[in-house]
Amino acid sequence: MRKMRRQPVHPGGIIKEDYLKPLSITITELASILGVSRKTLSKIINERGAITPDMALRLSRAFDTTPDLWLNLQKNFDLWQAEQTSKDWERVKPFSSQLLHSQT
Amino acid sequence: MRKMRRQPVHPGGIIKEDYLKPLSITITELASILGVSRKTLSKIINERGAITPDMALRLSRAFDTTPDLWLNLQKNFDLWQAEQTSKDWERVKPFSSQLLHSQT
DNA sequence: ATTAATTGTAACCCATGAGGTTACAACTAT
DNA sequence: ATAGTTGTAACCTCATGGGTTACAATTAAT
Repeated sequence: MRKMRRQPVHPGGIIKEDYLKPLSITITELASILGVSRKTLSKIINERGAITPDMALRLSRAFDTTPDLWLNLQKNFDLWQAEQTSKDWERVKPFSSQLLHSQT
Repeated sequence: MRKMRRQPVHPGGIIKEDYLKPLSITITELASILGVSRKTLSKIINERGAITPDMALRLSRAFDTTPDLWLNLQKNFDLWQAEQTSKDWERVKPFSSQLLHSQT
């Protein structure tokens, strides 16, 4: 399984760098286009909110992309966070090895 | 972009059909293996709870899969739900077409 | 220079959902 | 019949998404 070395990009950063800046559009304008509040979009742009499925659908329509693109970015970001936040999951042992143990 | 015809499977159903039943293990046992409460796992198995990143990590360890597998299943399920729940997102127009309109 | 309008962010509120603990009915084991 | 186990949900806590409203800062208009 691949090992993530660096924190994946937050999709909000992608929206900012690849869309807002090059196209010179404001958060307010994009929020209007997307049909969401300025606050909602601001949070995402500032990487303080997540891309929800509904938002992914909206972004895919506005930018002629796919919702999966956005959700995958978010997924990778969330997964990385989860990996760092707690190591409790690392204590889970493979089920198959537990079978062996229960028979010894 | 692909069109989803049928509701994607809920990962909880996969866990039930592909792991619990064939291996004859109880929710209680698997919950113990995963290091989560019976209630938490029960909700997922009964498709009333989502696979979170942390849970995906745990499942990947227990079943020697990848966390992405589980998160992708959940993503597809969530996306389908979002598509059906509200059609508001469909009102979003492509940004490029709005440029044309703003210039006419 | 002053006023008006716009922008971006956050407080406030509400709704929802994840998670655990506890409880309990139903089921299984003794 | 009793004891133990199982699966589900009530209760509670916490976090987050979303909008409305507010406001400081910035920009635009006068």
